[in-house]
Amino acid sequence: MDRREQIVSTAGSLLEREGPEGLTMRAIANDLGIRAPSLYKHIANKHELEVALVSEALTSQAEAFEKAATDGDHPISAIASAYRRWALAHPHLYALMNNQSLPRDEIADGIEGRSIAPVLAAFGGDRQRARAAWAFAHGMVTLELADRFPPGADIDETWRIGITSIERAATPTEGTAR
Amino acid sequence: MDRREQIVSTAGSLLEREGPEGLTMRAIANDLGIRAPSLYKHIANKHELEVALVSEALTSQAEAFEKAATDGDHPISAIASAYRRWALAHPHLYALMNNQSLPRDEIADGIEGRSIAPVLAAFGGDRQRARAAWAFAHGMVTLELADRFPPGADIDETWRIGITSIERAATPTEGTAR
DNA sequence: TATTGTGGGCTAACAGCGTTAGCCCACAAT
DNA sequence: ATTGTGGGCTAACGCTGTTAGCCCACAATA
Repeated sequence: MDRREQIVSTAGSLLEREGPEGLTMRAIANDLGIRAPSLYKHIANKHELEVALVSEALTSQAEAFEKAATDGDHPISAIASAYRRWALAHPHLYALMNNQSLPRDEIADGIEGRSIAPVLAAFGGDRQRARAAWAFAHGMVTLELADRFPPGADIDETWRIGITSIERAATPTEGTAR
Repeated sequence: MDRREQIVSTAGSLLEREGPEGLTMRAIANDLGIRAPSLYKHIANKHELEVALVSEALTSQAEAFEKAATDGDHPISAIASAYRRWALAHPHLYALMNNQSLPRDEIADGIEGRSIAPVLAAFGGDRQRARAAWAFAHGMVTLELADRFPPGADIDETWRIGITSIERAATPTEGTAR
């Protein structure tokens, strides 16, 4: 593991441990036993560091989805609960990768697609329903992380309702209007 | 309009005009023709200012939903499109109110409930489906604002699929299992 | 073996951030 | 006439990301 990887890894731990305000160049350097300016011998700036963290996160998410897609008899709900579990396990990383626009031209090709592929496959390639399910899952997770649901809300049940209804939705080509 | 209201209003304009990085105490003061420390004669700190902006935003959103709920023959889709329109019209304000946890004990009582009420009413008081629809809408909007959908994605169609399927979902008490 | 790169540390410093301390002036009330 | 106070001001603090410039250890080359 070269110095750059060490920096990204330290930054990741720091982010999850202290939250976004704790992720400062001086804190990262301190955890590595060096001074902040030395970091710039290995990375261009903080933005590049965040992009690296987002790339790692997307890959980790993709791996979780791929595993979930194969290990159950109901891939859609398995992926949905993997989505929720991943986000709750890495809340600050989740926020970092979703609260601002994805820097597509700065992350490696294929990373974004890989994280989406299992969802798309679970919906039999139906992009529209896959996207709707993705939006629902993303909304559920951010509302839960932001503590926007009232105390006592049955979040599991809301997940079930949302996912099953999108799963059963008519696809454009075989609509009820036919 | 007293000075405090002027400050909040100036901050709101500045946020929408320049984005979150542009919302600095010095910039707000500058727009008002005074110096940053003078702001503290009227507000305690920046956090309080952000809370005031979030309160205003929730109220404005509630008004938009209330209007939408009454003016169409299909309240659910009317509210859904009002939700999307509001968010796209105030993207930075939308992020400010949703990207971190809502400071419930700092905003006036009833504000949060008012913004939720029209959605709940449109679903006939079914909290679970209302919540699922809310999560879907929130997810759709944040993904759109964060530019996470691939270019050319038919976002209107995804909205239609998501909203109609949640609308038609079985409620727990009248489920298909009966 | 002597020299020269160079990778990777360091300190000092800058501009911008939110915020505090302390001063001062205009104006209203006693 | 005096006193309080609302609402400005400057100076400054500690924090942030970042740059400039220095220096040392070590590898490669003449």
